[in-house]
Amino acid sequence: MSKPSIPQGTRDFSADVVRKRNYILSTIKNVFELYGFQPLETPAMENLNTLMGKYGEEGDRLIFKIINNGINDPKNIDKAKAGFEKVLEGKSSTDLTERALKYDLTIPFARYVAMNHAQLTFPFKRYQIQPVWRADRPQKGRYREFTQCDADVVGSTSLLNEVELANIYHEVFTRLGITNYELRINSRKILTALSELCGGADKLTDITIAIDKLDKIGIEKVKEELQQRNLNADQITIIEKYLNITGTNEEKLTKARSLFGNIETGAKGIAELEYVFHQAKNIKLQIDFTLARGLNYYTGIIFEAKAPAEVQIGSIGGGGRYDDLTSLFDVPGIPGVGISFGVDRIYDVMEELKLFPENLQVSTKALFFNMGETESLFAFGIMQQLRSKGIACELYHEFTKIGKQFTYAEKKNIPYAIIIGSKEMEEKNCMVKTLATGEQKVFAIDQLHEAIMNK
RNA sequence: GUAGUCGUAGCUCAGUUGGUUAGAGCAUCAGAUUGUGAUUCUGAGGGUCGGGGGUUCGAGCCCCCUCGAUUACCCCA
Repeated sequence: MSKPSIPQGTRDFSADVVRKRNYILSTIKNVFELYGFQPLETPAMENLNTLMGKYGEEGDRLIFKIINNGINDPKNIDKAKAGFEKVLEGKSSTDLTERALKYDLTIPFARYVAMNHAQLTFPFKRYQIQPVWRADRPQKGRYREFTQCDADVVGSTSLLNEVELANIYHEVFTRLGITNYELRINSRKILTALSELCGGADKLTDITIAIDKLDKIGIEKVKEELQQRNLNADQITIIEKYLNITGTNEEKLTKARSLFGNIETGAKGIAELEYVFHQAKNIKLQIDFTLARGLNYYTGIIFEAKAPAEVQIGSIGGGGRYDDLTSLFDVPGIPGVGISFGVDRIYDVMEELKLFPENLQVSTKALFFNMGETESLFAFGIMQQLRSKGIACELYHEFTKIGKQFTYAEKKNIPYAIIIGSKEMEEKNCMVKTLATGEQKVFAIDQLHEAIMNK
């Protein structure tokens, strides 16, 4: 047996980390519920053809595929070999892999809606908090297994949904104490209008991929990339003009109107931004024309939440409107909009800014010392009484040196030691010691519960 | 998938131009100490130097391959 290990990019979470993660997750969940979203869980694995082709070429490569069982069965062996040949050519084959781990929560959700649309009440608001898997190369803040928290509304085109989702971001970050977050919005329609100005809608993907990198690589490199993506000098000039739009949100909208106002999609996009921006005045939305987001199914407003600039962690959430996600599964006409929180990155932000509350690390309240065979059996009975009254406690597992039992209590952050030796048994009392101060006091056993409660 | 850096005890790390039996601190365990945590003292255990191959009289150190961690790119949360 070699050294035990876990797969690349996965993690074990110890108690203190789990508690901190749960704090984030339950905060998000509570806010989702407050806004009327219902929980949904979908399987860890989906049929491969549910996922393939939904995330672009790069996405397909990053899907974890699960090899079929029984491929060594003689009656399957020819199929398996043919499947393997296809895989070697870089294609996927259901003869070899029929299932895959889910890559995000949005596509499985779309699949669920497509399967159940006849039963669902629209607008359907669901939230989903589950792990997803990507065969990406791990690095800082990026893992192969990580948790996504999504909330989506489908079956409604109302921009009030966007306003509500923006408020959810605000509420969650405020509750977590991340007050300096940035929430940026843009409209995919504006980017579509830009691509129309630059010769055609087929340029949209090239443009979005390039300008998405602006804050990372700078305007010159973006221009180089646009050039490599076969845009000519005039088109690049238009894009540069677009990217150079600055000022307050109102000023940006005015300037954008002069660029795209006479293009239908452009005007629509500007109107969308204007609406959301005005209805969500209470939170500090920032219109950011350089925001593009990679995923191609977005069609309207897009969001990106960024961590406070001082921590250099970048995006901690994103989302947007998609007009017709379920048509991928042959159920057209169900529009939707959704957002997502990046729990792992939020964790890093909170760790760095020391935002976790102190009292998260609750543990056993009291440790009964083991003072011998009969004493420990007696203590066990007392302990069960305390437990039945809701006090978390434990009994040291064996009779050993007192010092060792103290050390155990100290390491587990147990605040109180309860000592019942032969003397205490006889006198029907017990010694309660507060470890932090070293104070100790004798209580009658039937007063023990109150004594602990009052501490 | 591409490239850089790093892998020595449970943890953090020393280890000289390649040279005897690979070290330290912390942690662990035992004793001094069978009803009070600290400190101190004494002792012990713990390593195929990530793995494999090569060069050499001799490799923790040099070379190749491989695995893992990490960082950047691509892409993304």
